Amino acid sequence: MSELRSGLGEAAGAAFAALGLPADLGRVTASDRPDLADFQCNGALAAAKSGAGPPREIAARIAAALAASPLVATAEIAGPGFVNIRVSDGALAARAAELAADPRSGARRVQASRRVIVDYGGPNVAKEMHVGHLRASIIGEAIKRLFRFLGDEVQGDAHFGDWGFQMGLLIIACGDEDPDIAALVDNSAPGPADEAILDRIGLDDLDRLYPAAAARAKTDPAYRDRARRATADLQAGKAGALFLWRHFARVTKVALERDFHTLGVDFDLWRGESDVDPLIAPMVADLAIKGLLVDDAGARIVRVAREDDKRPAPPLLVVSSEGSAMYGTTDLATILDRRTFFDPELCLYVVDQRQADHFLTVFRAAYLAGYASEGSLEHVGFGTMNGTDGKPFKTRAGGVLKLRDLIDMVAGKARERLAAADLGQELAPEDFQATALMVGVAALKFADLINYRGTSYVFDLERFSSFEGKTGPYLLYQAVRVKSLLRKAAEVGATPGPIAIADAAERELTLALDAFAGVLAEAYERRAPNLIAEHAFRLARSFSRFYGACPVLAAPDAQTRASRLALAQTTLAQLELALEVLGISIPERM
RNA sequence: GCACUCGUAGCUCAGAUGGAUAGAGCGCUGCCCUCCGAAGGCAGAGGUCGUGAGUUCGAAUCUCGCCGAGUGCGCCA
Repeated sequence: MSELRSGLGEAAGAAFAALGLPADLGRVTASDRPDLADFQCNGALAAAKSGAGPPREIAARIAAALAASPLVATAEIAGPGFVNIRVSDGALAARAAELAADPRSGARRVQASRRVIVDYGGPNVAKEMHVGHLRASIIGEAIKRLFRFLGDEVQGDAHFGDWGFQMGLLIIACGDEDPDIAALVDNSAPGPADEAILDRIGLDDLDRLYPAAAARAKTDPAYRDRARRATADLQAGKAGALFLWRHFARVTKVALERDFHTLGVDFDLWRGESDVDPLIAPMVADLAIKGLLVDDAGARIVRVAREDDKRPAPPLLVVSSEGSAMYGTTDLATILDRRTFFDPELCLYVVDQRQADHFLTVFRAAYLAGYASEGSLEHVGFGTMNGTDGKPFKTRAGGVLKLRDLIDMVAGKARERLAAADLGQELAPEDFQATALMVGVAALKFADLINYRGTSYVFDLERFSSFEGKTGPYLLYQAVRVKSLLRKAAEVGATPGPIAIADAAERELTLALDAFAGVLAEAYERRAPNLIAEHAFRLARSFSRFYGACPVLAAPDAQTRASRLALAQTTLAQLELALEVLGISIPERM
């Protein structure tokens, strides 16, 4: 037995096939009218459109065939030719029992596992994370977990931005501020004794120096040239520069990893742009041999426009007129790099939607050069996060809001809420802190994940730190409530037993549980974690209604109690799986 | 200028491949804790789905025009 929806769809499909019509007309969906039915099939209308006959007549044949299915209690025709299906309590009970026994709660696996890279997060050396990094890391993490859960072999790569012009800027900015560092850069053989000098530079220094240096480089050509030379020296392997650069990368990575980890985001790989640097020269030579490299206005480019482009795609700039590698160059080299150590069959770039053109050109160049098979590279774009004024989010002071500060703020609110609920004393101090953090992070992540990734949305601090309604804490609350219920049940020796479906709330809950597999499959196809977030909310709400309508421990009889206990346990298991995929952790109490 | 995205309740958002009475949360009104956790539940008000046409038995969804918002368009990443 599989999902009720697909089971019904197969039955309806067979009925269409028996009429000599395409089986895919039998697609069954959740009913738009829960007051009338659990599921519906609209295939008769589509069949009528292609000339198969009067829709109600076809619908009648389908309904008759469905009524014979053991899954179906009633199948009726309504309106112009809808088939309304109500599943039998027995079928629901059997499905619930199946889900209860399945550690994956009904989730299917992909038919053939693929090697997949998810490129997300986009951290850079010397830049602390701000709210703009929320989406990249949270959505990417959810997609990585989803693909892994459904059976692919997945590597999440932070794709560390550690090798560009900004490195040269930092080297000279640090040197200008501290003569010892300037000397260190020119030291041809720096050793352990010089480590102490490095310790003077922390992430806060880099975070402070970088924006100033970047701004100055725009207006001060001499400064810019020094930074360019420093960049070239670094990439040419100058010992002192490399020594300093490794320190930059190290301190940044430590801080970033800590912030990512707080958000439940952990990368398998921290491959950096620097790692692919050695691949660039041979790659450029290879592109030239393949005849793809063209000189244009002093630069060397690969033309990727196609005849059917509505607007001709811009070329990929491989070598600048100054001879340096560009953003697209390292991205192309990264594709080669990944092929050597992982040979991915699919690579998902979870990156801001605004870079769509960039990825289009890189992907086309990669296909032209034979570095990846057509269609194996995919940009999973997401919209920007705006302030309540519709412009990219800024704090009231006009600056960017650091992710760290946002997390602290939300965790602080959670602490207040926990204390107000008198959970302060019940929990040990470290558990109290950990729980507050979980609640706060759940609020943040869910508020982001519930939006479809492709559209921009408004970042409203109030909404992100709200704990009521359709929020992360609501989901945690329902899960914690079940846990509490199960603890109490264990205390009184109540055990789960065979599931029977009688109450409307039990039906609704079971139908929600049933939908999980289909939701995961669709979320996977569309790379859309919001569908899972939406499902988790629906499930939690169905449980909350069930909880209110159907006493468990005080059930009228032992069988009902055992059945409801089993339903509660199954709900918890699925909620845990769904939140696990979303990267949201659940506390024991809150 | 060209291309792409978007416009749905007072606010924030779901509604892909056309179907019945367009959903949810917040906010608002009114109920529900002597009963398993009220971060909860129930009920209600609130919408010409930007706008005008077209295709269709049927359009928030498809096509075109217009209005409005955003984004991108080789030597930053």
